[in-house]
Amino acid sequence: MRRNRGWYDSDHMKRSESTLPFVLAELLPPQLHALCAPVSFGKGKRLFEIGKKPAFMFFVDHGEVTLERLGLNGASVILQRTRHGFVGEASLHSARYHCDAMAVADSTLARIPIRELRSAMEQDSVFALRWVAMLNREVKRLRMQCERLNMNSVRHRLIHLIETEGVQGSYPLGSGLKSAAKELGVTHEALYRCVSSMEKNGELLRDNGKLHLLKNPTA
Amino acid sequence: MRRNRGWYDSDHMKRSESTLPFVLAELLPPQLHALCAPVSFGKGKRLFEIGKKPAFMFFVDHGEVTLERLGLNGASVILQRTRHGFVGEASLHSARYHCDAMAVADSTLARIPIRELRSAMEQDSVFALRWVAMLNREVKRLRMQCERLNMNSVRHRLIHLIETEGVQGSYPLGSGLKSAAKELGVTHEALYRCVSSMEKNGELLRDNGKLHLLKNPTA
DNA sequence: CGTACTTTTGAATCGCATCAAATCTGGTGG
DNA sequence: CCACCAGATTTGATGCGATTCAAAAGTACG
Repeated sequence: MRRNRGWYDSDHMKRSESTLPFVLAELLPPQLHALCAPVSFGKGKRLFEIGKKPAFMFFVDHGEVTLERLGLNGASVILQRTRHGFVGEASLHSARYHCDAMAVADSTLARIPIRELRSAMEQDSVFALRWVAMLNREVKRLRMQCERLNMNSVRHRLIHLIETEGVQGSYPLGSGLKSAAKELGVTHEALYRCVSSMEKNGELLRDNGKLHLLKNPTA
Repeated sequence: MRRNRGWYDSDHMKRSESTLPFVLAELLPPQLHALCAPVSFGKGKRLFEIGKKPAFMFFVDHGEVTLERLGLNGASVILQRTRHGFVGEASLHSARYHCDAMAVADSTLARIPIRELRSAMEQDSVFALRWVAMLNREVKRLRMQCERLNMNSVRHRLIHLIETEGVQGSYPLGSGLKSAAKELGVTHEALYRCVSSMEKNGELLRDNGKLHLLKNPTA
């Protein structure tokens, strides 16, 4: 089953040229769709370079991209790490890229032209508001993640994750506990142990790729 | 030289009525300034309530506000915690508040009417773009904070903080190390110990309320 | 001078990271 | 179909670093 291919797409319409990620197809006005090229970067390749004039921003579909900058003593400082979502949004408003973007795993992305995106936003206020809505969701998600990362036990982080990102106390594990561990900022070993101990306690149930948080009668 | 007071504001215009926080005055179009009331909430007071129709969003100037929601077993889940910045931005696009907002310390805020903000954004695309720019900065800042919170030693977090939020390796401590410890998500004891050990190592210098990261020749 | 708060140091404890290794899994090719 | 491999999963042992609790010293303010 191939999930949502976007508004303008459906099985009876062929769209040979580009397979825009769903979120993006839903967000961007149609005249921009054709201008967004699907691109791939091998591990270690650079998407853009600090100091250069911004021409594109990117949307990571699969893979992993980091934004980094050189620190004071030459070591690179990682500003962010994205496995799915926008990269280089800040370049929308600046004359230069302020950091390097690099694929740290083989990645497939959509490449979005900044100039056209910007002018679309200036002329189409409905689109601009939709963009603001998307940013608000992102901000909300990130704030919840910060709140979660401030917790200093795996158990509390996991519960918070399921409560906030899950639906009705049920959270789907994308590709195993290992990736969930990364999202929680803990080692996979710690997460395995935490899950199994919570299962023993009857707090949690693991069921075909989903984590179910059980109501605790002693709450 | 006091930098940009905002496009619509200048020294010859007096603004007796309200002292909008700088960021806000710079961001909002002038016709909205008068509509933003400065408000105070004592510790424990609610700014808004889940389920109600959104009328206002807020900008925290001083104090601390949390957004929370009831979890599955009745305990409240904290979604975010803001000591300075916007609260309830999400309500810009939703028919109901999705969480409760509460002042957890005596707080002073600006109260911004959502309807007027929204229509300003629809009609003034320059303002909308400025709002997008503000959100982009927020997203960037939050992503850096997540990156930082993923580090599992106080030392690395502190270095990252100074490198990313500081200027030229120098980071101003707002009100003591204690508040910095909160931002880093560690106890103040741990931060004190970390700072003093880094000072002994010659990595760090503490100077009238600022932390200076020293270039390490052995990098 | 006393009160409240921050800063600082100390000691004990606990949870997670780390390193290691065994088991299980799906997929590939002989 | 089976042998084999790469990756995910799971369990174990150890050590370190942060939390926690405690207390002393410094500092601002009325």
